[in-house]
Amino acid sequence: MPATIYHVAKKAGVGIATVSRVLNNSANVRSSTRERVEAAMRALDYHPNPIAQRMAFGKTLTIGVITPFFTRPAFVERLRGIEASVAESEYDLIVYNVETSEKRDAYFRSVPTGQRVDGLIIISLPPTNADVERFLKSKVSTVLVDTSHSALNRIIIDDAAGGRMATQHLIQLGHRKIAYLSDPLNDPLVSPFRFTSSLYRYQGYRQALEEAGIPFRSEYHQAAEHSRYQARLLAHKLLSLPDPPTAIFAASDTQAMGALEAAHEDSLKVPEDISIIGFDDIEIATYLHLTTIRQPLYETGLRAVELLLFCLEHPGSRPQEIVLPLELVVRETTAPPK
Amino acid sequence: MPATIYHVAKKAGVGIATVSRVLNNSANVRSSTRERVEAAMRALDYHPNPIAQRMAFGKTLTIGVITPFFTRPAFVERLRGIEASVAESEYDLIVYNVETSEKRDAYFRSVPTGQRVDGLIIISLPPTNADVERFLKSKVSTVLVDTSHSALNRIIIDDAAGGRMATQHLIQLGHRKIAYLSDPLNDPLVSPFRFTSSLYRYQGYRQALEEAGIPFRSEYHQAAEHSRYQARLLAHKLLSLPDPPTAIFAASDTQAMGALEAAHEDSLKVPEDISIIGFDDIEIATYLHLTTIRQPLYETGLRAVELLLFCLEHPGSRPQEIVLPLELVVRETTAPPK
DNA sequence: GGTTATTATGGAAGCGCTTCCATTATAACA
DNA sequence: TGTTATAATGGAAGCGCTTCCATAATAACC
Repeated sequence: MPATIYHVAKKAGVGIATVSRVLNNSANVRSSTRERVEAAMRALDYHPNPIAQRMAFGKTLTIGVITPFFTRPAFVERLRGIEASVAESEYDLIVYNVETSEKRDAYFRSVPTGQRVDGLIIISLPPTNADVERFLKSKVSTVLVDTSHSALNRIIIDDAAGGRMATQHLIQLGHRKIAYLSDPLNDPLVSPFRFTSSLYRYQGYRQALEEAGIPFRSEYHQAAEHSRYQARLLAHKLLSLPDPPTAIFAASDTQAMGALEAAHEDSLKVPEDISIIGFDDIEIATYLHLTTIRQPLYETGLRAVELLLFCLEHPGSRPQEIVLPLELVVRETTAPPK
Repeated sequence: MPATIYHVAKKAGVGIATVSRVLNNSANVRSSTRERVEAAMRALDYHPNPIAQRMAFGKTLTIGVITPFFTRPAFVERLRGIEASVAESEYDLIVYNVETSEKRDAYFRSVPTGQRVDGLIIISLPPTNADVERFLKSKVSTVLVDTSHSALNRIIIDDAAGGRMATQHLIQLGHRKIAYLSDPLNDPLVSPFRFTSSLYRYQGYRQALEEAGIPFRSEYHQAAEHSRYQARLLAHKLLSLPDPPTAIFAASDTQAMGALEAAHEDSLKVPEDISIIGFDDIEIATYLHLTTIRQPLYETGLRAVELLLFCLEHPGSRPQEIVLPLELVVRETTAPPK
């Protein structure tokens, strides 16, 4: 049986209230008694029972994260940041992994009302208005990451600007035949998760083309389920077009990897024969010398926790939007067309 | 304010004990009153407070996982299995990510005594005897995954057998010049995490060579920090040996990927010029057509939770060892030597 | 040194549940 | 129908803490 506050109080010859005071180092404890209590704690190897503390505080001291596919590099990287930041705090972290939209809906319903978390971070999963209403009605603070809603806190990037940035880079290199390779653009049938980033990146792509006076060619936009394998197939399709593009903007580094492979298989040299740019700057991008748009994934996690902890301490504060910067990282997969 | 058991009791016109009975569906509740209580719960949108339940039960209803680098595919895949299995249960899951040996030691000390988990899963991090003693003294049940100690439950694979299996496959194809590419073999200075699998796989490799009467050549064993990049460098080194190997057994699929790249860079065809076999069968191995030794990573996670839940229900049961099967998966990166 | 302001301390209630124990309602039996 | 066995129910204690409130000890002041 672990020692309780009563054992400590008895050993130190004080009341339990005093022990509690040194635990929460509140004022008005004579330093001599504080030391006596601390000695007793050490002697008994006392650790306060977190459950009892939560019970008395009326808080769970726990933060939940709802994230899709924690196998994908970008999600895992954000999670790393979140975990690191939560570990520094007094909070525990519970991870809810979502692999189906049913699971998402179940968590969206049960987690806020379940009284098991004080705060919630949601990654990349846009809540509906009904969801948001429920979040607000429950007392849990919420921070969205990589998705947005005006009534909730959110850490985002400007995906449209990123798409524009990537496309402009290719245009500046002299490309005019630029393809966009992505996952399906927000078709709720094919994409039950309603991910939005590929759509906004697409809009940035379109905008950059328009600004440069380059007409959009629909055959240059190919989309399929998000995976390296599907991306490879799409890239093959693009490269075997009668008038193939000279550059491919992939909506994620994972998809850019598929494109790189397709190019190799078609005996095209990158970047001499075909330029390829990705998005995210996941770990492996450095290694592949992939030109990409860097978003600060790890830092996003840190910032999300920081904002959430702030909200926990200042309930009722207005929802904030934090937009993190993007950066073009030029490596070795983009060059002027021949 | 969320409704409490008192509100439900009052609304249903019963005592709180009765409400508690229907919550924990214990016997001896007349079905008519049960229905009345359930109706009241629904009307009040009542959800029992998990903290209070834990307090009363004297259990945390929480499982912890201590895992290194949850970015690496093999760890993430095991975690997925763990998360899926815990989500089915009444338990919450807390993830402790370890990126330094100090962090590991801190968690090994604090988690079992912190009264915040009932059970603990530890992935790939061998505890010292002192650690184990502390685990046993605390009341938390422990399950090791991918690491072993005779006093603790463990889900493992036979790494030596796996190493032998991989090497025998190459021998059977006719190879005699077989290299082993790994991370450092358990040198505590270079490898503060004391990972053991590469060492045992090495022993299996040595044994297979010996059984086939092939002398071991020390220049055929190259080791460096676990990464695709380092593995690529090591492979280059092997391939530029005066008498280079005709086959490389990489201690993990990640390292095998590095070897594949080195081969391509040296204009060697795989498997015609050089055979490469990996270990783990992570997701991407299928995609790369990599021959490998498959270990059931996801299932390992499921089994770990299953065993842990069993221990939680049967405290004092003797530590079990579960050895999961390995399987040679022949794809397209191994072939007879020229 | 006596009085009042201030600081230190202990007792007890309360957080929302489970469960033991005593009590009351129902069923079984003669 | 009267009696005992059994099922159903409510009250209250207790889980380990925090914190309010009252009291005791010390400091400050004239």
